[in-house]
Amino acid sequence: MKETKSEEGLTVKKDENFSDWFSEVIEKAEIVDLRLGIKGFIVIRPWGAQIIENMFEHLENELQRKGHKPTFMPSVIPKENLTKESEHIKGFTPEVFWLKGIGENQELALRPTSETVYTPMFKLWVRSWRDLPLKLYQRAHVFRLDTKATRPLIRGREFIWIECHDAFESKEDAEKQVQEDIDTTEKVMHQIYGIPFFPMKRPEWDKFAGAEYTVGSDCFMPDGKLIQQPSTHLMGQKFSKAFSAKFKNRNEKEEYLWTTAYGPAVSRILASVIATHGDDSGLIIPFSISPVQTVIVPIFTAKNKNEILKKAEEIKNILEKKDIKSYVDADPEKRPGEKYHVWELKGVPFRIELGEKEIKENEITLFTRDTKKKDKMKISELGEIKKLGEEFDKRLREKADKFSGGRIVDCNDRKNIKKIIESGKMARVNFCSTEKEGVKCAEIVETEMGGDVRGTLANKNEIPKGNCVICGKTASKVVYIGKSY
RNA sequence: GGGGCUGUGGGGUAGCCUGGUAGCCUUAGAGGUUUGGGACCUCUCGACCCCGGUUCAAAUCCGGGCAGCCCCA
Repeated sequence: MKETKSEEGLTVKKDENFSDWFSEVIEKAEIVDLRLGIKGFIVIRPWGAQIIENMFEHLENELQRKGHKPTFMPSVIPKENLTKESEHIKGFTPEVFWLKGIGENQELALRPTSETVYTPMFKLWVRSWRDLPLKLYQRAHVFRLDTKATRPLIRGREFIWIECHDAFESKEDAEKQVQEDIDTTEKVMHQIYGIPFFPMKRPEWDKFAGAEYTVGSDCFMPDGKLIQQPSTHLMGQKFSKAFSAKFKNRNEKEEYLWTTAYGPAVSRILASVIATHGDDSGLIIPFSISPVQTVIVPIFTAKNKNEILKKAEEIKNILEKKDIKSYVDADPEKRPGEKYHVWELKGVPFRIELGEKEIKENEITLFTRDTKKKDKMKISELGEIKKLGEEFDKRLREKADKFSGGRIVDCNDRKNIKKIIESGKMARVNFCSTEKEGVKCAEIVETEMGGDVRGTLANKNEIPKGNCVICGKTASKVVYIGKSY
């Protein structure tokens, strides 16, 4: 066995140093390039971009199935729009990139989020309850001058997301939308990308600037820290009032629109996909979103080269007909072993090895990325790979579920909270309040224990039995405390 | 927000303390030989983060900037 050279393969084990592993794998697997050198901004390379494209496709299909229509809005927002809703601008002011010196009278901001352009359009597009619900979305790059340390894909000053902006005729309908958004996260992020999450109704002090309430999706990273994935917000009538976006309701009365917003940050979800599924050999990309689902590595000598490459192309055509994305790595300069390592690093779910032995038996050798097992398969059975792909994704999802599910610990004693969250788990505790009265206790959690009050479960009504774990007053909520990114 | 560390060819590094010739591994390019788990040989290209200061002389010392990483809040 030859020594692995430093620039080949990964030098860090995921369990030993997740942070370094992540930095190394995203560059070596050619997801991103970090060398351009603009703080908080990254270059996403083709392999990463293709995965993101596939993630978008699943997400947009689901959104469209649920009645959302695509739009594209300007990347800049006039100052007067952005400042219209007072809480909104108060929350976002420190994070706004202002464009200077453009020689116009209008002051413009790079959009941090687009409520303040959708709502004025709602005002124009919606006249009556018959125009509702109006469910729109866009793919967008958004910009936030984050004051915390930036991390590639995890926390950037620019990120790629979908933002849904929906308008309804009643609060009930809007609240149903919030639940539907949580369902979309479940159907796409969990079921398809394999990332489990906890839908957390955020405490009053941690909601989206301008929202009535916010539900964020908390996901565990391998180091036990939480990362917020899609969040959905009940805006209520706050934005519609700020922009005078009214409609005639069923009782022929003028009423302000009820709006919601949902924001899955696909570039950040990719960080979870990489972190959750990857191993010491590199990435493991779910079959459903991998740009190459099956890579074919032909093994040939000068003598049988043409015959084997021809067969490899045939197999590729069979797979394409079965709707399996495949690629023949016919590079004559590289030996098979090197190709194996590179495609494993990139996380391709299946590899077909095809040489003289296989052709003689009319079969292929199939390597499976997550189990690292090699099996023989008859060429006539290649269509099975589709089904094996579904099983592949199921295995990834179940492994992630197991990791995530076992990390909730009930805790009645404030002395134990720090220990729990430092071991990479979430503490479930009784808490006095998630309204203003709870701020003091939340600050204690932050300063003394280094944790965050993430909120209450949004899909389950948990009733506290006992007193607040911090102040000892009667508890009104069951909240979850963890460390976050 | 506070503190620490770091920046040398595409990647990884030596040299920095004690100022004076930029060394090594790898990749890349050309040619040859090879191809069942990161082959080998020959030749070639390629670098001191930026700005300023000290000095006869700066990768090295000093100041500032930019960027990256880590820890704490």
